[in-house]
Amino acid sequence: MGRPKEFDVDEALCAALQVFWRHGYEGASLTELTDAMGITRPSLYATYGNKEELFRKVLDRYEQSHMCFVAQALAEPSVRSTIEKLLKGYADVLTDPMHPPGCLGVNSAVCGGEGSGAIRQELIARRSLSEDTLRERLERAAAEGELPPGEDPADWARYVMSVGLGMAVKAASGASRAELERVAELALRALPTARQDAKVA
Amino acid sequence: MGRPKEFDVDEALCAALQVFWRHGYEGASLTELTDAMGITRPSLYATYGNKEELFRKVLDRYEQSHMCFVAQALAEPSVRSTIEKLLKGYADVLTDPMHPPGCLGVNSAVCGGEGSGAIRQELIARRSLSEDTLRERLERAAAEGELPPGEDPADWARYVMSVGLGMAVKAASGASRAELERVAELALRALPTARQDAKVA
DNA sequence: TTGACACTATATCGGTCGGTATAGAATTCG
DNA sequence: CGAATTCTATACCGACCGATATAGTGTCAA
Repeated sequence: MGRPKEFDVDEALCAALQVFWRHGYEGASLTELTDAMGITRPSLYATYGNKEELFRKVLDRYEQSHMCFVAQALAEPSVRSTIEKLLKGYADVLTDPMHPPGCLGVNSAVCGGEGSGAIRQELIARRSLSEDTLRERLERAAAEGELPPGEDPADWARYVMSVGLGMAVKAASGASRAELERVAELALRALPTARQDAKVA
Repeated sequence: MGRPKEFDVDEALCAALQVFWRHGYEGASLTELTDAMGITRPSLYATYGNKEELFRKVLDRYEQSHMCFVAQALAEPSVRSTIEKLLKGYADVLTDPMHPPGCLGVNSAVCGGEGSGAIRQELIARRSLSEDTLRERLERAAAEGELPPGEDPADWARYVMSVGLGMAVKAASGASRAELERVAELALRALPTARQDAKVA
């Protein structure tokens, strides 16, 4: 009962995603958000709670829609193809002209230093979770003998994440897709090759 | 003639550096800055111009004092030792307990999205300059035959910068020095080895 | 029709932002 | 001394921040 909403909740969320992506969490003002979403300020608060909760909902949507390639990459048969799909897919998203350059999470992360509050911790936790997922995939590979003994899956997961984060910063600075793909290719060269594998074994 | 300053200009600049490092450019408020510097707001404007100019002076000091290892690394004899000193030295600074974690430039960079203004462009330009310097060092190595033919110095410089930027983000997220050193070690594995070099040649 | 209800619109809240005008205090010159 | 100069201190500027109170508007059930 009562008066129905005059806007599409999901569509407005998508508009908010674009604004947060472009300006980061703190850089996106409520005025910008409501303008882009086509709703008024009280509507935003009634529907999404507040700026923080809106951003969390945006983050969820971002991971589900734009980061869906991650799950596909983790399902790849080999470590190499997994990491390759991961970094190449990331390069694609970071430079997709349909969206602002860079990564929503990274664009919103660094700002505010260390005492800034809950959103910063939330982003750190989400990145940590992503790294854990990759590490578990690599641990499985190690258990199956694909990773040479002595190679630490945690180290490799951290390395891949670092390269990805660096690519995100470079994308936000204007790097092209081709440039980021070259970064991904060079990053892949660090992986132990079959020859090196045999040499160690 | 006139009344002398009651504070040390360089010392106050150093205090401002700490604040900007911890909170980023936009995250550092004038109140925080003046409190840390031990001066009043009009003194800050009379001495350093405004917040932007103060930050530029801080950036200069940061590069000269905390990034001095870069010049040493570029003077290393080999490509490998250059990149190793570069990444290891960066890991050191990023996790030095004497300073806030992460990189002043990166902590101040991503925030504000893409339209944020002059400071953002300044930081992008400085990073681009750093990458150019590294690329020139690698071009020299390539000309001397240290880099195998077919290897693009620009690609390698971009790759090293990306790894460094990623390390900076991870450091700001709480990564330890040991973790970043492991990232640097794995990143170094991407470098062409003597064996691969010989194989190509 | 008539409430009850949920949405929208306007105007505004206290707080903080970067930046300054103004007045008082301290030093060097003539 | 007194005038000129340069610093410091207080108080304040308009603008914007995130968040809301209040009033008006549309839609349902009874």
